[in-house]
Amino acid sequence: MAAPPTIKEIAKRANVSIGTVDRVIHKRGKVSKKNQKLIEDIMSELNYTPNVNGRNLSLNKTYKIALLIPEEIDDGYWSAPLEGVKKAQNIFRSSNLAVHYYLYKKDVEESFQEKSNKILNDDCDGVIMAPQLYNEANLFLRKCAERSLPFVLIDFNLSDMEPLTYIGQNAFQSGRLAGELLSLGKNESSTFLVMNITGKGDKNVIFRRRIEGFQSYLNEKLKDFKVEVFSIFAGDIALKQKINEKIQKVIPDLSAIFITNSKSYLIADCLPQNESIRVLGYDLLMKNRALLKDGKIQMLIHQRPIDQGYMAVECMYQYLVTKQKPPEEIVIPLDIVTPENAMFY
Amino acid sequence: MAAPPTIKEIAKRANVSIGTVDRVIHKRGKVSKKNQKLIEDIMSELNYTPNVNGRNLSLNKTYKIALLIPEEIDDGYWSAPLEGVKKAQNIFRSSNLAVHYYLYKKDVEESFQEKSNKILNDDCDGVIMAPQLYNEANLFLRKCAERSLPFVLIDFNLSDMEPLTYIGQNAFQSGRLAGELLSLGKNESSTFLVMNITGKGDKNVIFRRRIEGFQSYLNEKLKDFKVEVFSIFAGDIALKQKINEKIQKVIPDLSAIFITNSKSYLIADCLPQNESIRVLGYDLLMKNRALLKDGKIQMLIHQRPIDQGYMAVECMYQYLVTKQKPPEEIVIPLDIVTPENAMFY
DNA sequence: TAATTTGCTGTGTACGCACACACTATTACG
DNA sequence: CGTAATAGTGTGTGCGTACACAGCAAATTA
Repeated sequence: MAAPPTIKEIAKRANVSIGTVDRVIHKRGKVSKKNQKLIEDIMSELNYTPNVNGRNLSLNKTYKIALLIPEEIDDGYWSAPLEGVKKAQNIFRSSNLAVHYYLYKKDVEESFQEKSNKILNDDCDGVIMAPQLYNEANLFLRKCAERSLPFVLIDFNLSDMEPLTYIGQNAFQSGRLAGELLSLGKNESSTFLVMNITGKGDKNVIFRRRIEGFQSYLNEKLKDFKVEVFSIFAGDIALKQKINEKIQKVIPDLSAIFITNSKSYLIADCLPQNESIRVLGYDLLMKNRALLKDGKIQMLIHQRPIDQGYMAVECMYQYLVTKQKPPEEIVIPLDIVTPENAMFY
Repeated sequence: MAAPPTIKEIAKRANVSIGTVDRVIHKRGKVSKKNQKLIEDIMSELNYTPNVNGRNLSLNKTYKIALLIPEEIDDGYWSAPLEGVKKAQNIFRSSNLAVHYYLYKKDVEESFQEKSNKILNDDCDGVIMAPQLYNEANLFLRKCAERSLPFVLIDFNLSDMEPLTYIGQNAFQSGRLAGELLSLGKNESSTFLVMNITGKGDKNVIFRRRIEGFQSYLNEKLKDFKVEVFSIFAGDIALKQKINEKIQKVIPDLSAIFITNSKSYLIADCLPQNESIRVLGYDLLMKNRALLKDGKIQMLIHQRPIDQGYMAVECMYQYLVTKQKPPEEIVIPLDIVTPENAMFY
């Protein structure tokens, strides 16, 4: 096990000083062509990689990473990536990484703008964000790109902004999975009810893709069935009433309910307590967990929000500290959660 | 954002030299009680953590981690943790971590002994292993404990050996989950067939626990059912024939088949092609993936072997490099894999 | 020709820590 | 009383890198 080559070693072989080698490594010029070439050759021959400890010690720089996500209010979704980030911080803390939180009020443009401006002023080295408010997010990311401030996106991708990495799921396939799980063991002709309860700042793109996937699966595998899509605004005053009406109307041959996002808990009371009607939703919020436990919902698709937060920091570490390029996209698996495996997620 | 406290800073506050502080940190004694206390107080007040870069630079030590698992031969299970280890290596490479592979011939005691002895001679700093050969593993781990060589166990726990960390699943709950998934949508009276195909070096303990969990779930939730457990040695010459006979015997009211380990692929040909008979097995080997795709199996429980490898290295990093204590146990979630989400695992 | 610029190179220091070593009091003992 | 052991303390060096700075010769300018 040969000791890894050092700057000193290279300098000795090239018969120059470490300063000259350093100039080559950092491409600061002011080196004669002859030496330039010589040193480069030796470096590639020895397969030189800078010692990270030495580098960081000498730079003595703590990279500042901004986390820009909605603040936790009622539903618990955004506390999960935060938890993952904290976990990662704990592991990478000793490695010159500091994460600063910029939590804005969900769906409030002004709050987003305020926090995102703060990031630009605070001279950060990287941004981790979930693009909730589409327009504002775009505007902000454009500014980041201008200053060549690297950013990692979680939850939803804006691929034309060319993020360092996107971490999230495949919405279409997630819908297909829902179709598979809800039709499992059901052969008789029946109706599938899709509940699309949308909040203000929600990215309907995702939900739409999920529904498309859902229908794609059923079309492919089932013969005699009906799909009814029911979209409604989460803030609707008569929410529960309208949903109840809808369910009553289709219940005679209702086979399963597909709730396209994490909002299952909003309609818990409306769900039929008929054993043969299967219900599937998204995300392991505390309230949704309770529904699983009570048997009101049979399955949830889990997006690993904690891991998303963790991996985002990991990517930043890779990029900033070890100077490696993280993968362009990390696809989160579609975890199926039932009462019997919920405790592990 | 105050700069993190350094040894120098502490020394200044305590009015001593950095040497004295150093002695306190490393508990090397030779410090007066008064100063000892004073320095400890200041350290906890400032919440001092040594700078990892400085430490490692000065130690200039590359930690050598031994990976002791079966070599990849026919089935692909053990290539997965290896892959995870490599992934982790890539990320932590720059951090004084080197993993050395000690791959032994599966189920061959002599090979295990040879490799494990090599580890002891090679002066490693940590061991990652999967305890396959029970007696040999015990013997080896005892020697590790003697030399206070830390080890992380994956896949199967020997908790009385007090590993640094155990990474794996809960076998009992995994059986319960199998019960839930196989009985989903089945109310009529029916028979559940449990296929327990054991290899030579296999740890039947795990399979037994899985079966117990399976039965526990059915007893709790179903009324009218029968469970038949069929155990057989994987090397049995008449394997397929015997299994075929068994299946034919129960097929009239056979509802589902539970294969207790990764060996589904061995009996692929025997599986009934009846849509209403659901089959569930373990582990995403290539061959099992094919069964999923062909519809011969509906579900697999995934043990995240890649992650197990990755996390094992991560634990070692935490323990050796950053000197933090990793969690005693990391419970791997019970992932449910179906044809529609298999591509993400 | 002297003065200045330019191109290239080497030196020195800092970063935070670990550890070997040297040093000073204090105490013990013959 | 002198020598030796001992407890407690400070100093110095090295780890590998980054970067400011100084130096020095050749080329250019005044």
